[in-house]
Amino acid sequence: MSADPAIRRDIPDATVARLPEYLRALSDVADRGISSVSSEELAQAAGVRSTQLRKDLSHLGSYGIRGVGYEVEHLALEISRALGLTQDWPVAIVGMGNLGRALAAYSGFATGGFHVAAVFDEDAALAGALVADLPISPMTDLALLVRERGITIGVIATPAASAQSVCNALVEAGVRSLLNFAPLVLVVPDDVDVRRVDLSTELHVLAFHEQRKSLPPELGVAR
Amino acid sequence: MSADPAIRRDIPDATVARLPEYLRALSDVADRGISSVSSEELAQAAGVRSTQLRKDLSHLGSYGIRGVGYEVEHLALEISRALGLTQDWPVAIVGMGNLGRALAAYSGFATGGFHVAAVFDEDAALAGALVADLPISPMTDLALLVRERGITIGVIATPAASAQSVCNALVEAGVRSLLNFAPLVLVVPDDVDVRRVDLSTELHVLAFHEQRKSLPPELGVAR
DNA sequence: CAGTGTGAACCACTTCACAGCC
DNA sequence: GGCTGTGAAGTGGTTCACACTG
Repeated sequence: MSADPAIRRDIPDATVARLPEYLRALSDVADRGISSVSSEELAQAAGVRSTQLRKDLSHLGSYGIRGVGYEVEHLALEISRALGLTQDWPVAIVGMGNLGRALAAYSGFATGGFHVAAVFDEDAALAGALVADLPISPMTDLALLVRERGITIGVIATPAASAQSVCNALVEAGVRSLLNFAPLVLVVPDDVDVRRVDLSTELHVLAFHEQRKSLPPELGVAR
Repeated sequence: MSADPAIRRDIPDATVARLPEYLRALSDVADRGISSVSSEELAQAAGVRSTQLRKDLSHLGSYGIRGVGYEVEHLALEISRALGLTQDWPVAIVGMGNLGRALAAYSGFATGGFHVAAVFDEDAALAGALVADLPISPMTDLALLVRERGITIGVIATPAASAQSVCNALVEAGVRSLLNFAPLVLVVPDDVDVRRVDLSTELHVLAFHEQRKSLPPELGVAR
């Protein structure tokens, strides 16, 4: 029997991408003092359809009560467990420009599952300066601090020009999950996961849709 | 005949999401003084497979030369045109905390297609302070400035608590494309596009994969 | 020939419809 | 009775295989 809820197998990527949103929606609901929600209500708060939500949750297990809904606390715990948020992940941020500082100060790190364990900058002159109560470390200390503090997730907030070498240093030090804010595609070994966040990509996509809206209403394209 | 290249019909969302990356890869290639690339080379630079790239480009038109490849300048122009980057979009940023300031200073705005036309903050005490050479405006001026400066794209960089009301103000003023950095799902009319960027979602997804890696090699899940 | 452009096959994800259960 | 959980159908996107052409 694989009744052990800790044994999770092949959750679709699309589902994983939505679980954080469900978690956030649940925390909203909990803040309003509600202890049980239907898939319909929760889906609304998360911006998806209720069938989508139920199908997604079915990949984790059967945590709802038929005819009633989901127990808020319990579901939140199960999603946290599935995402691996029952432990606290130490994160390193490299690049202390405007963005890096904003990220270091970001409260999202504090709430649930993550903390900034070290911050770095290639400019050795910045070493020692405090950012969000942490001293900026020089890149030469990277391998040491990654090991000492058990860092497994790295955030790259450097200019594009140095992003690949920073990435190499992180991977070399043993980091296998990266969040890349630099506008380029990083080359990494197969066992390293990279997620990219690119403001300019997002703006481009918006521009595309905006352009569509301002075009004369061409036949066929009904929107 | 719809030979007019300006007439673009139903480009898949997934393709639109990749076009910005192709544009960036092309600009890299151009910087290296290369004037013609094959789909294979360009795909590598963009982190996709060459068949994917060719299929994507086929939605825009037939801009390659069989047996040769793509003319860099020309392809870049056609992608820019498809994305609507041949005009300059004025953007408003609301919320001048750490993130908002970082975004205002972000050079990605300057390069190609966008410029920061106004910045706002709900804290009236900040009004007049300069951020990236622009004075912070109070929210009461929003409707006026949006109209005067032709702003069609809004960036929300406020805390979650005020994001929905800021969103309402932007929509009310006529903005129909939004980039939301606040951790919540905004409620908007059907004709408004919202894209969300959420750091904590990205971290959660990384944590999920990281957890997978550190689990004992369960049968079946080969990664 | 070398490399593009594309119908066809395949695959992943979403939505539907409803059986199952509290 | 009402809402969850899920096989089945539908949809959109990716990959393949190859015809086509400069």
